[in-house]
Amino acid sequence: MRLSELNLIRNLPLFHEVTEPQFEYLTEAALLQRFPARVDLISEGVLPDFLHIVVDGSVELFSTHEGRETTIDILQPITTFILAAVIRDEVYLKSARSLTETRILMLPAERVREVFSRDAAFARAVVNELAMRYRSVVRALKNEKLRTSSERLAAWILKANDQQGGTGHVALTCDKRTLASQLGMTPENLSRNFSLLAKHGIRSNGREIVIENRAALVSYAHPTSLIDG
Amino acid sequence: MRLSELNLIRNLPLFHEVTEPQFEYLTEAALLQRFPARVDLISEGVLPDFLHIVVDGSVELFSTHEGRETTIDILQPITTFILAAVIRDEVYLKSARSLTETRILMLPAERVREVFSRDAAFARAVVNELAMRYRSVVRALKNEKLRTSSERLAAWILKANDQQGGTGHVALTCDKRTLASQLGMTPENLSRNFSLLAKHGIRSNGREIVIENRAALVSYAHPTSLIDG
DNA sequence: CGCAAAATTGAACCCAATCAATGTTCGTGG
DNA sequence: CCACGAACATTGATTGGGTTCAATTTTGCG
Repeated sequence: MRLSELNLIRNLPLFHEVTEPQFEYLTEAALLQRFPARVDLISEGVLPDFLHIVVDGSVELFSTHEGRETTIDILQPITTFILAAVIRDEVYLKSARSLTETRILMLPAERVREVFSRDAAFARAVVNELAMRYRSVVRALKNEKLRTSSERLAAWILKANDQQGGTGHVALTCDKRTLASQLGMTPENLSRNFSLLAKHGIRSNGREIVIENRAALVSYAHPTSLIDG
Repeated sequence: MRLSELNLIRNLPLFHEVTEPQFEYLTEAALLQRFPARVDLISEGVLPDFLHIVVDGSVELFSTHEGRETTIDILQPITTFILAAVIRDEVYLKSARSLTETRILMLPAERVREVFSRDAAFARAVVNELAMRYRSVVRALKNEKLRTSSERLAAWILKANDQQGGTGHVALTCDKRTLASQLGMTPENLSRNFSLLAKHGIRSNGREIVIENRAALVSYAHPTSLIDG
């Protein structure tokens, strides 16, 4: 691994307080791998070999059962995933795939558990990370269950607008079928929801979304920190 | 608090390895409170004052938004709840209410965070607890999103049967509206699902459920450790 | 320019919620 | 001990959000 990348990792909250020898022990056997979009990274039901960290790109956590599939969470850098399975040394409950091209840092699971037992600072950092991830899943769950699909889209537009500078012009960074999957609906439904939001302050054309009436959109989406973070 | 109760707490995985002085510091300001059924215990959006532990009875975690409500998880003893919010000192993302009469142990949040920083064994125990809770929510989410309501009922019957000794006779321990809420459906829908399961090996009458054809029920419910634990 | 993938639009269907009416339990007080 | 009322439970009819299937239309790209 390159030095610049090691420094990047070192500065993550998760590793920042770890003692130098423990950090070296963790990273000397680490892999930093690049994956194209739409590649399976892990599969539910398998015991974890590595702790994964999204360094670049975005990753979808999902589960399947009897031919059905559901998205659990979408991860943006820089986030760990399947930390809970690694710590408890139990099988993954979800699968993961890359949505875009990604770089994933992989730390051997066994070493993570060892350092976790030896280094109190690391243990505390793990708790914080885990607590954060926990809250993120709860938010995702609430978003799914307490909003209709069109409300999720409306809330997503508001959030994307904030992240892109709040100009009222939002550009899609992925294709619409991926967005539909992120928002927990079919592409057909996403299409219908875009036209529906015309009644609530949105004009959209291709991958350009314009917020023409922010107040109307807000009153339809009901954004809240208890869901949207 | 009674000595017997202190010992009970002491033997929880979460506290078992904590040093004696730290344990005393945690528990000397603790409250063990009894609540009747259907009482609000905490409300989302509020900063945590206490870490709560279900000692007795069962507790529902739920969220509301714009007049809607959804169940996130049902807790049985002995489990902590809102641990993530306490550790991060951030507002609750969910509310909690007692489903039955309950006893709740409440530890001052500030002291939990202090001991968490000072006592490595406690920090490690917290991680394990948190990881377990995380996995539990993921399972609940999968159960909701990957199964129809009648499949959830079928899977629940199989699990309840196992817990009650596997005799093929299951007795309801709560009223049906509570069961409906646990399974994420309306009481009307639960009623319909019970009659529907007649086609899949179930005969039920009042609060007596009989599994007449286990194979048929299994092939309908598709139980799996990746959801049912 | 032409083709394949993505996106849209329409129709039918499904699961589950809601509303409404009726039947059943169960605890309580006469 | 029985009668009664209130909560619980069942049943039917309707509605709604969303998916699926199918048919076009648009987009992007070689």
